[in-house]
Amino acid sequence: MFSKTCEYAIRAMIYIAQQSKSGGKTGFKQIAHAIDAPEPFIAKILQQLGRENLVQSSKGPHGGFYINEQTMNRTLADVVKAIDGDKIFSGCGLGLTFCSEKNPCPIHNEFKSIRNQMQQMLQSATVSQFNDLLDRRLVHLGRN
Amino acid sequence: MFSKTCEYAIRAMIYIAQQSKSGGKTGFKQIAHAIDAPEPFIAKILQQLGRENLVQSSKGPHGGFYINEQTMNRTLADVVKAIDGDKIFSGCGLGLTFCSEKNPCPIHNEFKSIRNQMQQMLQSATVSQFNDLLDRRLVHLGRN
DNA sequence: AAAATAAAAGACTTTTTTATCTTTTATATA
DNA sequence: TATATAAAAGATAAAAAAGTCTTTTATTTT
Repeated sequence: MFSKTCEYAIRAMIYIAQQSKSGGKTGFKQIAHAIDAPEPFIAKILQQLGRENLVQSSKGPHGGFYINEQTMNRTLADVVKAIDGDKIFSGCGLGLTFCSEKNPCPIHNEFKSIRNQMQQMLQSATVSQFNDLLDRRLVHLGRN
Repeated sequence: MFSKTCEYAIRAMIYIAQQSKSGGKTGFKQIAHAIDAPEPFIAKILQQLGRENLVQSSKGPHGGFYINEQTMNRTLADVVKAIDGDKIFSGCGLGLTFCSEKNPCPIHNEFKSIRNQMQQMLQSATVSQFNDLLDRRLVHLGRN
């Protein structure tokens, strides 16, 4: 569905959001550990997310990654678009470049509603909406 | 969504089904051309599909690939399972191996209905149901 | 200002996926 | 039975994705 990179990115965003709620910052090692992902790979992904302004960061002692007020309201769709692009929202299920409303592939119509629902779901899910569930350990991001 | 291999496989199946309707057989070169895919790669994929009994084939002169009566009713879900496995139907959207009903990832519930719909869609689409639309050139598999 | 801390950037390696090429096996037909 | 045809199998190559390592830059604290 999503690339591995994108899966890590979503998990990292959700974790950072939770940690940032009360103004905290988190290092990439801690993030990697929390979501059970390879440290240097997460470091790279956080750089990408930073360039897209999906995470904030500060260098030096007591530095780290965090998510500010506005960014809390960014959606999973934003994260997916930043990492995997929008092919999952608009691309053809059979990988045909020409496929469109006017020149459809066989499964074009069958796929349309699923793609739309996926988009709606991702667009309505903010990165911070899981904070509570995480706090209460009702959902999980790592191995636990 | 699907691997490239799987996309080619679905397109190939749909094409072969149409060609087989009236008892015809098709060589892998013709198939590759029709669905606009690399010849030797399609040859490999057809071998896989053959092993899973999703296509029939005969060697020698006037040989080729075809799809028999029963196989006409096989679904796109069968093809996807044969090539990509069932992670798209049952896997976690965030790639978490532990994720389940009891130990859910944050987006577990959000994803469930989409996955189910995808499965239903693929399970109810037979490889032969597009024959007519293809004949009437209302849908397309290649560049056209 | 110096030392320590932490992210950013860039180069590099490994693994997986995608694609290709060559040889073998099976079948039909002349 | 010999020849031609076409798929099966196996080995190899190229490209993309995933993952790692090293150096640089920025910031804080002493």
